[in-house]
Amino acid sequence: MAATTKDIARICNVSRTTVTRALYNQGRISEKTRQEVLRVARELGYQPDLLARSLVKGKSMTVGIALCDLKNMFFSNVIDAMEPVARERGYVLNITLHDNDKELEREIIKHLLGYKIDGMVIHPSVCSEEEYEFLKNLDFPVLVVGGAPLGDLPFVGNDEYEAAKRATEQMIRREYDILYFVFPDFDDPKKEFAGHQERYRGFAEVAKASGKRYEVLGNGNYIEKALGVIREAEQDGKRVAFLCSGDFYAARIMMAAYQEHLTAGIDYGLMGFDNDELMKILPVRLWTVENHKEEIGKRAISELIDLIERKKDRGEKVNIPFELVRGNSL
Amino acid sequence: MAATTKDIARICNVSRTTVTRALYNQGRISEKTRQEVLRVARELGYQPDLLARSLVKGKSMTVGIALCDLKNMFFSNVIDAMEPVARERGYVLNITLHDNDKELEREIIKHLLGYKIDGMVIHPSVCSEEEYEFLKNLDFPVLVVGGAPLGDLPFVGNDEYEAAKRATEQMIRREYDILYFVFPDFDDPKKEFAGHQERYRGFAEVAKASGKRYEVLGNGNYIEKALGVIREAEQDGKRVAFLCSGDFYAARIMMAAYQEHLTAGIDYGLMGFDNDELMKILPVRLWTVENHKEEIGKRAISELIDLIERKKDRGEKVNIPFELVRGNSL
DNA sequence: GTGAAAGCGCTAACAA
DNA sequence: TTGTTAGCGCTTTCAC
Repeated sequence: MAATTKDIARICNVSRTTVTRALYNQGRISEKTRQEVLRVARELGYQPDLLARSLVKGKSMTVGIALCDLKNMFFSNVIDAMEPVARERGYVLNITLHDNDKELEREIIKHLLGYKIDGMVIHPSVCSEEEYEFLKNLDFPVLVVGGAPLGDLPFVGNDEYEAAKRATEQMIRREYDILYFVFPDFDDPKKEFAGHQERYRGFAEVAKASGKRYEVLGNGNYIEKALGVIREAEQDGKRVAFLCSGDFYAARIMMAAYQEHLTAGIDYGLMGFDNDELMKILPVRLWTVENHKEEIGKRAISELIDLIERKKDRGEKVNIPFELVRGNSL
Repeated sequence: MAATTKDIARICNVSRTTVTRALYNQGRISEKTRQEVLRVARELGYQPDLLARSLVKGKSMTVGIALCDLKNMFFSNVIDAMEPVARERGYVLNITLHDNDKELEREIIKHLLGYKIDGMVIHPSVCSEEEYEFLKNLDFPVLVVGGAPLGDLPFVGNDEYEAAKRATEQMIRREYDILYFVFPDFDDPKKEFAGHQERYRGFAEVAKASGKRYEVLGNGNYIEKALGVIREAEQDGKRVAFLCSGDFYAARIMMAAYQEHLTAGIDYGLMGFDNDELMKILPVRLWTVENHKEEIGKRAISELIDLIERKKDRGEKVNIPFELVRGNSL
């Protein structure tokens, strides 16, 4: 059984108040009793009951996290970065996954509410007015992470729209004739989406303005299709480039093409997103976009805690700067 | 402000006890008052304060998770699988990371203790008698996940030793002359280790018994070294194979060799571990070991909750079956 | 069927 | 410098 202040008080022959005072060295207390209390506390391995404290303080030192899933490296990296910062500031992370299911998300948040979380980091399942209203009306700070901002809720992530624009401009600079945007799950509502949509917007805008032909490779069979596109372009004497909304897709295209002796950066252009470490294995260095996931995680959690602790009274939208990473694939 | 049973009681003109009875439909209560209470509760959007409940019940419906980090796909996949099961059973996950730092791990666990977690899933930073004693003496169930079992603590993971043996046997069946075990972080104490060590044990045992030459590629520069080894073996008319403690290492070797026109499965043998989905991009299908991370996650959390709820009174060691995945790289 | 009272472990206001 | 009291929101026991 864990020791309580009551136990310490009894042993030291003082009141529980005195114990508290000794433990947190506040108020007037004689050095002697303080030392004694501290000694006994240590001896019993006293650990304050944070739940009891939360109850009386009305603050749980807990942050809820609600994301779609952790299969995605992006979010696991973000959480990995958030945890040390949260701990440093005395908070613990309650992690829940909604799998992009709107109903489930509501349920989860209700559950977190029960735990009296002080704030929440969320990657919303949907981007709707209704969702915004719902989150807005929760009675603690809510911060949106990754994907796209939602209304005027505080946000930390990349400006995916801008990133895609820059990426597309880069492709155009290399004078490709046809531009493709690759996102195989374009039609899958279960997939994390907001960010990809933003990317598509940026891509489409720049591509359109350039007057070049541009299209989407948006369903499952993108690899075969990409190969077909490359060959066709070759026959027509055109140059084609792919902007993939995720390095993995780019990698698959690169490798499939490679085996047909079509080399990225020579026979076609290729660019990814996310700067996945695993892409080190590729035969041609991939042009990609570094999003600084660790920065996003750290910043997101500290912004949220600032809001919780009212070091800031209004949340803002923070775009963590992205970077185009040079490769040889364009 | 969140509504409490007190509020509901006042509005309904009943006692708080009656409110509880209505909400959880227990004890004798008239249908009429029950409906009325339920109605008001719904109206106020009543959510029970789980912290208060925990305090009185002595049970927080919270499970602590203590892992090294989430950069590793293994653990993020494990957590991803744990979360839905935990939620289903009414538990929430408090996630903390110890970065394989023993001191930090202690600190973190103390912190979790304060939150009165009902149990803990841990991947210990070290495998020592001392660590075992420490975990054993915590006054709630502790389950070890992944890596290697620790003493008689309940465990869910793979039998990495056995897996490595099977993998090595497979290599031997293909009649390689020299066997390498590749784990670049062999000497880095900061790296997750227990599992890799088990793998090495299994590898060494089988390799030794075979009478073949076997070695470790254990520091940073493994790619260059591997290439050297392949070329050298070629000159000596020997066949060499690598068992990599992680698909990523295997992938890097495969790709580096590929560019020198050395093909896995032809010029040398290669086998990985973990069946990383990303390895789909490789030009030669990698022989690897599927560890069923989702199974591990699901099983780990439900074992732990069983222990918490005393559906089982003694934890056991559960080895989730692994599987050799055929490829063309041997 | 319903309610009163006690108590989980802690903190905070007020006394002494 | 120390102690008493009340109360956070909930559940539980016992009495009516």
